[in-house]
Amino acid sequence: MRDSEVEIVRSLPLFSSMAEENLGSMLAGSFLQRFPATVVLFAESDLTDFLHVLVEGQVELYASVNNREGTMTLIKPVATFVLASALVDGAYQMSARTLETSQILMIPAENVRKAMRDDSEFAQKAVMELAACYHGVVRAYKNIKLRTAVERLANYLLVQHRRQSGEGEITLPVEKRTLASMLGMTPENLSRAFSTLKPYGVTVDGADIRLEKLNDLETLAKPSEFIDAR
Amino acid sequence: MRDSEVEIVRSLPLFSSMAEENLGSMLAGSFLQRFPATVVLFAESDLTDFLHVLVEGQVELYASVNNREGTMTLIKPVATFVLASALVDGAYQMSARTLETSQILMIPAENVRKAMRDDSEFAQKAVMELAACYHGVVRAYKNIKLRTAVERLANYLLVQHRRQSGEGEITLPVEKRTLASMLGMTPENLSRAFSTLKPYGVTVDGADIRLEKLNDLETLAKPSEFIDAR
DNA sequence: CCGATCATTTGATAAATGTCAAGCACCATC
DNA sequence: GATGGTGCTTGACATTTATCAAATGATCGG
Repeated sequence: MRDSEVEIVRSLPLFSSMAEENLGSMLAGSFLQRFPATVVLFAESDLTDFLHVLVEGQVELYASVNNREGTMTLIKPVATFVLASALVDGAYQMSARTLETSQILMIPAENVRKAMRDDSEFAQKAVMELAACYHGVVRAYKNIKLRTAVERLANYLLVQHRRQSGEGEITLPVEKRTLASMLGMTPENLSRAFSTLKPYGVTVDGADIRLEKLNDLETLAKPSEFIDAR
Repeated sequence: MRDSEVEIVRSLPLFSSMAEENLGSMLAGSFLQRFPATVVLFAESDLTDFLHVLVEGQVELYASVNNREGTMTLIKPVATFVLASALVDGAYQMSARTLETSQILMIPAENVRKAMRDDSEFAQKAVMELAACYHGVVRAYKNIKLRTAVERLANYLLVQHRRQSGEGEITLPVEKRTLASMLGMTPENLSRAFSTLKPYGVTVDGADIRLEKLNDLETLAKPSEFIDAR
């Protein structure tokens, strides 16, 4: 592993306060790998070999039951994923695939578990990271359980608007079918949800969305601090 | 706090390997409190004052949006709840209320965070517990996102059957309206879901359910190791 | 530029789920 | 045993969401 790669790892809160020597031994046996788009990285039933760090590209965590499939979450660089699975030494519980060409740093799960035992600073950070992940899924669970499809879309648009701060303009960061799956609906239904939002000032041009009546949209969406990400 | 109460705490995996002195100082300022049924313990927006240990009774964690309300999970003794919130020092993120008369041990969240810093054994256990909670919500999320109401009920019945091992007979551990909320549907819809399952050998007599065609029910339910609790 | 492929949209329809209202059953209390 | 409350069920209906099919639009390699 190159120094620049170690720097990337070090920049993540999870690893920031780890003792130099522990970081080094954890990264021994780690490697950076390049994947093309649409590649399945692992299935939910696979045993967790690696903690993953997405360095570049985009990854989708998803789950399947029968023939149905649903997006659990999308990972953007730079971020770790499947930390919980790596720590407990069991199955991944979710499947993963690349959405774009991606670079992923693979850290042997065994090393991560050893680091947790040896480095108490790291254990602390792991606790905080896991707690944040937990609340993240709780939010997603509330979202799908307590809101209609149109409300989920409206709130998604508002969150994106806040993040992109584009003054009434946002660009969807993923294909619409992926967005549909993330929001728990079919692509057809997403398309109709956009139509439903037209009276609330939402106009669609491909991946470019204009929000011209933010107040009206908020009235419909009724965003909640305890569901919608900051 | 009495010795018997300390014993209860000690019996939980989370606290089992904690140093005696750290356990003692964590429990300083803790107290056992008795609540009647239907009492709200905290709201999702409240700051997390306490890690809770349900010693007796039953507690519902729920969330509300607008006027809608949904059960997140049910807690049975002996178990801790809101560990993640206690560790991060923020809002509870979920509301809680007693379903029955309950005894709850309240441990100041500050003490828990201190214990995590001071006792590395405890930090390890907290990591494992949080990872388990995380996967628990992930399961719930998959369940609601990828299954229909009838499938969720069918799988719930099969899980209960496994747990109660009643040879084709189970007793619902909660009121049907609570079950409905937990399974993400209205009471009316739950009632109809039971009717739908009649051809699959499910007969209902109040809280007593008979499952007479387990194979047929499994064929419908298509249980999954990665959704349904053991 | 052409053709092929894929994503998206639209329409028609079906299935799933929620809402409202009424009735029933059970239980507690008087 | 009457009374009232509560939870559950059922029916009628509305809404939401999914499915299937087809049309449209975008993209990419040749």
